[in-house]
Amino acid sequence: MAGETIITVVGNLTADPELRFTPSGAAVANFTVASTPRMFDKNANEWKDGEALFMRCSIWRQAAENVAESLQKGARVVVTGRLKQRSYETKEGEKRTVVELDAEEIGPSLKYATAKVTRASRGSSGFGGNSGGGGGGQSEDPWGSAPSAGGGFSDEPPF
Amino acid sequence: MAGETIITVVGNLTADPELRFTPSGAAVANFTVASTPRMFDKNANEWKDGEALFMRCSIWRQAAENVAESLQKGARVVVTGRLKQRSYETKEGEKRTVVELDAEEIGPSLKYATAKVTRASRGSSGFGGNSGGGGGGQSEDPWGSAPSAGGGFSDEPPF
Amino acid sequence: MAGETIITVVGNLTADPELRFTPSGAAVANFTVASTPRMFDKNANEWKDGEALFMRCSIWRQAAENVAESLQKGARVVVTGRLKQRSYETKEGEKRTVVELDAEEIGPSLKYATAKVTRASRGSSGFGGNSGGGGGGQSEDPWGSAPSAGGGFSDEPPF
Amino acid sequence: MAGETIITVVGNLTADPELRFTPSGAAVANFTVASTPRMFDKNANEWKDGEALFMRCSIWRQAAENVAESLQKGARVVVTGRLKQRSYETKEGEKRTVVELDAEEIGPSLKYATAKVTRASRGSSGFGGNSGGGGGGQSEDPWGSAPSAGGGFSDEPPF
DNA sequence: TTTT
DNA sequence: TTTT
Repeated sequence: MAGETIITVVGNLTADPELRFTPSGAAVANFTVASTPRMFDKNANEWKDGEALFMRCSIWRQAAENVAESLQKGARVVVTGRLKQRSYETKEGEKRTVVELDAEEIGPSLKYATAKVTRASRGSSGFGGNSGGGGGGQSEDPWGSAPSAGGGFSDEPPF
Repeated sequence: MAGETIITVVGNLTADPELRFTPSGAAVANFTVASTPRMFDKNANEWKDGEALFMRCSIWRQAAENVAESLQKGARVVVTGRLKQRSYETKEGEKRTVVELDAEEIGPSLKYATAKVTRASRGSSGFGGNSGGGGGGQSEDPWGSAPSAGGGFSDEPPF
Repeated sequence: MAGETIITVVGNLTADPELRFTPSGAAVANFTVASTPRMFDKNANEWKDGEALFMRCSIWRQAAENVAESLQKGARVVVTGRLKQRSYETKEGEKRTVVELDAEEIGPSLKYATAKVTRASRGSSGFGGNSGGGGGGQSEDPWGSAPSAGGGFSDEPPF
Repeated sequence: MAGETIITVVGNLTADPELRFTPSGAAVANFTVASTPRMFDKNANEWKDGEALFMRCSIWRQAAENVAESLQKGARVVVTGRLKQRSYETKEGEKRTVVELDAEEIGPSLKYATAKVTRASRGSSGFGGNSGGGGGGQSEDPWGSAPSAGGGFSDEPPF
């Protein structure tokens, strides 16, 4: 393919994803991402929310199943794929058109997630969720899950 | 800001992220994403890997800590942010320039993740890792983690 | 602003741009870009058109005037800006929502333009149109407008 | 192809494009785009230039010839294509790597161009150039080239 | 190394 | 119709 309109949307799920299957058994998940831009209000001297973009998305196969399993209403995600237009007819026989994102890849955003993962859980249960609403108590980390970091920051070359 | 060059990269971490702190205590994580395009070879009639793009990335604050905690070498990610150029001098005094992605958001890709999440773990331990290479044994799901799906697929309007 | 959904669309104008002015005198041009992806049909062993995306666009100020002056139905363009959603009510009182591209920059594509520019015209009349369908007779170039090129191609470093 | 890193850069040519030909006769144009972000300085309460990104670009075939013909140093452009990395060896035998934009489409930006096009020139000489520095006197427009606009602005539905 |  |  060439010449598609590629787009990346960052935002929160407006509801739990819906998982369906085609007659031939292929999984497809549908969900809507609310993307809210922030703008700096010079007068109020503060950040304010702009108007949200609600982008309907669909994703296929294994990714669809993973999305349905691991994402819930409120989850913040990064989604990328092709912008498409779909035509359909209303019950009244009117023709309508919707813009959708045919997602190629999606991931739960790590921007605000605060879940601390214990060293013990690393490699077994993995990253502790990203549900915007929920959260969910993480167990204590007896070894201290602080980043191993080490050393001060310096502005040295990157490789 | 306006007029930045926004970019989204999808690929796998070439190594574990490195977490550092600025003198003032702000966290920054650095990592490289290898993005390998696939192209259809008409002659061989099969998909082949193109040449990988290795994109150096940095991410700040809470996201940096989350990245360091939850992503490892091999993890497939979706990263979006601003493309930047950074100048530095080699030890020999030569001036060089590197292109980097100043990441705004990142998420572990759900495309190939096969980790099944038990119903029990939903809401507590969350999504079970995404390390491209690794994996890591997931616990059995006694209730069957099959998508609740239900209903046949149809091509109906999206809302 | 931060967190907007940035998008680039490449395609052809479905009609001449419409230029309007706000009460305060600001110019705004509206137009629709038809973006047609191409996909390789493995069976037919040839490229075929995919389904077009029709993206409604608006652009402001000087750019709006330039667009109205220099672009016509059929012109191929590269447009980039923010994806937005706009709500409105139909005459029947129904609420509808449309996705639009609030364009920041636009340029007539140089991909297929065949207009030859005479050396004489360089710097005065400039580039000779870009109407996808039309074309339009260009004047002869008495000196030969062939690229000065020179030298064979080599794969040397880029700077 | 799938999984490429698509990117759009907006900025000004740092020099005239260089046109070359492969041994087999294919045209390729090389040029660098300087993309300068603008950021609002809250303290100074004014817009300031950020640090420029200098993106090396190449474009092929007809587009290459058109670029060489119609764009000059300083021209503002919108370029979109695939981000690539190219390896080469310095004369000293060192291996280096550069990031480049393999451009698919490019157009001279209509954002700031002020050239007025007479009705007479429409369809013959076309749009009056976009050379950042130049400008170039346009002839008078005897019929008045004012946008036909008409009617006040209203916020009505887009189709 | 460019531009408003 | 979501989130910090």
